[in-house]
Amino acid sequence: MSDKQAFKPVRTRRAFEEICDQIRREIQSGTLTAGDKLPSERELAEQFEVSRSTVREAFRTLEIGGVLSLQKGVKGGAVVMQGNTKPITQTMEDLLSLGGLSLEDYTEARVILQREIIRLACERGTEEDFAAMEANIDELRRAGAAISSDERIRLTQEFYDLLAEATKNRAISVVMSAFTEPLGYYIRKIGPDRSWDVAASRANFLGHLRNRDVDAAIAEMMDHMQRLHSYILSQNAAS
Amino acid sequence: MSDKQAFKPVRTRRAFEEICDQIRREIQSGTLTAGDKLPSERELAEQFEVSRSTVREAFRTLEIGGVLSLQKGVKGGAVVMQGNTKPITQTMEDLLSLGGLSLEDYTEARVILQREIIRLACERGTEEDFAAMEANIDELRRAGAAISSDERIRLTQEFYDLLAEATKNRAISVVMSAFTEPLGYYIRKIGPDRSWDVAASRANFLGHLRNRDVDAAIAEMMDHMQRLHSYILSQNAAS
DNA sequence: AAAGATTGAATGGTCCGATCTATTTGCAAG
DNA sequence: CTTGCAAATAGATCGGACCATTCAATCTTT
Repeated sequence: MSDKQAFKPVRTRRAFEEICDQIRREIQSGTLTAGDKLPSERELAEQFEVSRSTVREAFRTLEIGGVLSLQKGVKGGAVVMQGNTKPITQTMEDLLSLGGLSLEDYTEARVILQREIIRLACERGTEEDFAAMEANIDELRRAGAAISSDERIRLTQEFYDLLAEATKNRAISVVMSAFTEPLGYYIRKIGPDRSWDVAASRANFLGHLRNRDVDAAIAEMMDHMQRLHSYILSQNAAS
Repeated sequence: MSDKQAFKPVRTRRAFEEICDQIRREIQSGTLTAGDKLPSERELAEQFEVSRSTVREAFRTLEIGGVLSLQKGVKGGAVVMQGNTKPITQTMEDLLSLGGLSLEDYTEARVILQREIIRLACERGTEEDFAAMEANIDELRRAGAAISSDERIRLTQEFYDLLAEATKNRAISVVMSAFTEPLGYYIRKIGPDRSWDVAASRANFLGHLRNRDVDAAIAEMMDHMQRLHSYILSQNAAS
C-alpha cells in the first residue's frame, strides 16, 4: 500500500475550528448572509458550550479571513462581511517574503496577468475608467520629483487598480491587486528607478487604450514592466 | 477638502496585531526565516509584556495566514513556515459564498487563466508532467460510472493541479488552484454533468499538449470549460 | 544487556472569571 | 439645541488553572 492512499494524520480537531466550520456552513447554506450580526461572544460561548476564548479564536480566524468584522461598543459585535480580498494579498506577500514563491515566478505571473487585463480593458474600458487613469497620471506629474516614496507607491497601486477595474471583472481585479501590492515592498526596499519617466509611459499606454489598440498598449506596458522587473530582480539579488 | 484626502477612520491598534506585525517584520528583514522556531507562548508573553492569551491571538492569526505552524508537545512550539497557499483558496471560496464575487466573473477569470496555463504548459511541460496527467485520466476511467462524487472531484482537482504544475511557475499554480477548488463546491451542490465523457475530452487535450499544439489544446479545453461553466451557471441560477 | 513500560517535564489547547477600554445611547444641565 | 456626563454594552486583555500531547529520561521486565 505504498500507492495512493497515504495515511492522513489523526488530527485532533480543535474546538475553534469546529465553530468556524459551523459558521461557514451557515453562510454557505444562506442562513447567514452579509450584513447579519452574530450574537455576542458571551452568548455564543453558551450556545456552543465552550469558553469565550474559544469563540474568540474562531472569530479571529474568520475576521482574518475577511468573513467577519468585529466592532466594540454597544452597537458592536460580529458582523458578516461581503468577503475581503486582503487575505489574498497578505498571503501573496507572505509567500514572497518567506521564500514560498520565487521573485521570478511572481514577476512572470504578473506579466501574464497584466497582458490579459490589458486585452479586456481595451475591449470593455469606459471613458470613465480612462478619465480616472488620466487623473492618476496627472497627479503623479503634479507631484514632480519631490514625491515621497509612499505617495509614489500609492499612485502606482491605484493606477494598476484602475486598469484592472476597467476589465469589469472583479475576480481579475482581486487577483491582480494581490500581484501589484507586494511591488510596494520592493520599491520601498530598493528605491524607485529614477532613470525612467513613468508618467510619460503611462500616458502613452493610456492613449493606446483609448484608441482600443491592444497590441500597442500591451507593447508599451510590457516594455515598462520588463524594465521594472529586471530592475527589481537585479537589485534584489544584489542585496 | 472634499477632495482626495478622505478621513481615515481612527483605527485602534490591537495588541495582538502589533505582535503580528513585529513578527512579520522580523521575517521580512530576514532575522526569522522558514524553519526557525519561536520561543514558547509563555516566554513570548513575558518578552512582549502581554498575557499569554494575547500572544495566542497573534499566533492564531499568523497560523491562519500560513506563516506559523503550531505543534504541541515538549519539542513543539511555533515554527515559521514557507508560507501556505490555503488562505488564498479559502478566501476565494468565501468571496463566492458571501456574494463578494459573482459566479460569472469567477468563471470568466478561470477561463482566461486556464488559457494562459495551457500556453505555458505546452511550452514547458515535460514528459513526467504528461505522464502524471495520463495516470490521472486512467484512474478516472478505471473508476467508471460508479465513481463517488468526492473521488470525481478529487481527480478533477488533481488534473488541473498537474496541468498547472507543468507551467513550472508556482505563482500561477497557486492562483489557478484557488480558482479550481471552489468548483468542487458547485459540483457537489448540483451534481456532475453526466452527459459528457470527461475522460475522453481530457485524453484528447493531453494528446494536443504532447504534440505541443497550443491552439488545439486550448480549443479542446475551452470547449470543455464552456460546457461545464454554462452547466454550473444554469443550475445555480435555478436553485 | 535489550526491549518494553513508566514517568516527568515542556508546550500548545481549552477554560474561567475578572478587569480594562472603546463605543453608543440617553438623560440632564446649560 | 447643544454640551457633558454616566450607564450599558461588548470586544480586548489579563492571569491563572487544568487538560492533552509529545518526547526524552528512567525504570522494569525478560
